[in-house]
Amino acid sequence: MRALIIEDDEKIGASISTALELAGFLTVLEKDGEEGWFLGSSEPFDVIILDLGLPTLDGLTILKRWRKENCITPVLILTARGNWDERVEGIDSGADDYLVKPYRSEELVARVRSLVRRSTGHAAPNIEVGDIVLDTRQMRVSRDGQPIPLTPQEYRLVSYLMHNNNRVVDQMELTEHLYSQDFERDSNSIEVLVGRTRRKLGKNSIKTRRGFGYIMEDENE
Amino acid sequence: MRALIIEDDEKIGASISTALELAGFLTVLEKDGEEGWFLGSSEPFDVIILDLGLPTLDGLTILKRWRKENCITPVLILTARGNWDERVEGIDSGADDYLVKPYRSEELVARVRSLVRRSTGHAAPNIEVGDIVLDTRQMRVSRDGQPIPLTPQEYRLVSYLMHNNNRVVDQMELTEHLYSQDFERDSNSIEVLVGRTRRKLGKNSIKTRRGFGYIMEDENE
DNA sequence: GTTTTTCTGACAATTCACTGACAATACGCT
DNA sequence: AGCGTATTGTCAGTGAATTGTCAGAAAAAC
Repeated sequence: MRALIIEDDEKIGASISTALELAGFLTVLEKDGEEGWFLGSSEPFDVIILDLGLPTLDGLTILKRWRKENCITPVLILTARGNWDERVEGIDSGADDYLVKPYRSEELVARVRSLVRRSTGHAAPNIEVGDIVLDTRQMRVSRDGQPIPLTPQEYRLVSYLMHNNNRVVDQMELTEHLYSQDFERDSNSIEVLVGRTRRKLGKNSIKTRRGFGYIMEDENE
Repeated sequence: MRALIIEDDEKIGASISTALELAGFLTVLEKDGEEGWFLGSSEPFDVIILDLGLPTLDGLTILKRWRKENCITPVLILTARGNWDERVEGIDSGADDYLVKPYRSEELVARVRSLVRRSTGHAAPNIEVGDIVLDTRQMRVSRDGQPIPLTPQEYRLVSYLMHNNNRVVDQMELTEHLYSQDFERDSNSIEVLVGRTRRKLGKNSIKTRRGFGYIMEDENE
């Protein structure tokens, strides 16, 4: 999962970034509003953390622009304490959730996880596909109750596929959401990653739709 | 479905091309305006993506020429941000939709799909013919709710026939829209493809009009 | 019944995905 | 900081699914 963080305060930005990376996200941190808007408009993110009160371009303006462009990526806005107006206006402008500074970073991570889940149609923090369970809070994957140790990259793969369960995901999309910068196209790293993950989860966990992509789906399909 | 992309920027062009190919399109990428105009006039495309601001020949000029020639292929124009004039003029010149840079490639693909659907008279993203349903977003075909796995080429065939439902499509037309470069005429690959697809969809899904071509049609006709 | 058109099964070529071995890199530990 | 281990990317070779070709069979038209 890729998260875009737009925050001008150096320290706060870095702390959000590390907190989310520990939670398994890939992050892009941007201080400038204009540049941030551009990133959100041109690259696919799974969630965006947006500070209101940016220098060059105001957060609410960015948000409104995105929404006008049919961008439906979930957005969490950060507001200063007491600014009720901002908060209300943020929701009106299309924010999906808001968080008041100061906050504990666990709180932020929890909110972000929840946003990502809800945006992919999952209410509960545990996502089940077939006999595989993804525990988004503990970042663990288990099969029939047996925990399966995965490497960080493998976890990201499974997490992305399970959030988007019953949907074929092509290699391009996986590359975009599993690697920070865009990536040499001529390598087969995704195939290798899928192969390794499959060996741990079981042959039929991740299915190949030749010519289309990969899918994790419930049995009855 | 065949898409013509006229875009001088090497990288942008390539990214549009791969995005559309992953979405099941065959693409032709052309950097030169003059050459692009010629291609659009001489070969049958299902949709054209046209960048305004080309070096040799301006996009709007190309578009106007096509329309004067009674070419009705749907055209999506790409404009730089803020150029309202261009956009308005584009619509006036016969563009069917426009997209402002920067954009996410999912958005582009969605617009292109929508254009192709509308140009063949389909409002919804799911097209139903008889008991067969084509899900254009997920690129899946199902019958009575049961998904039917198809190979990429088979999918292209069904997609084309279902977009053009209740209309007889001859082999020449199918060849032109299902293969990138012009193809040896003496092979019977279309017949074989139809046969294989029929085996998966059911005997009566694709009907043969001997001497004319193939058709997928609703039962009551 | 003959001719034309389309269908079908078998084979071949190609493309695409998987695998195992190796190399590079990142990471944790003392 | 330096070493050892785990993780990840690369590459070449293997295997399998897809697609095209061809020849003969079936079906339709006359």
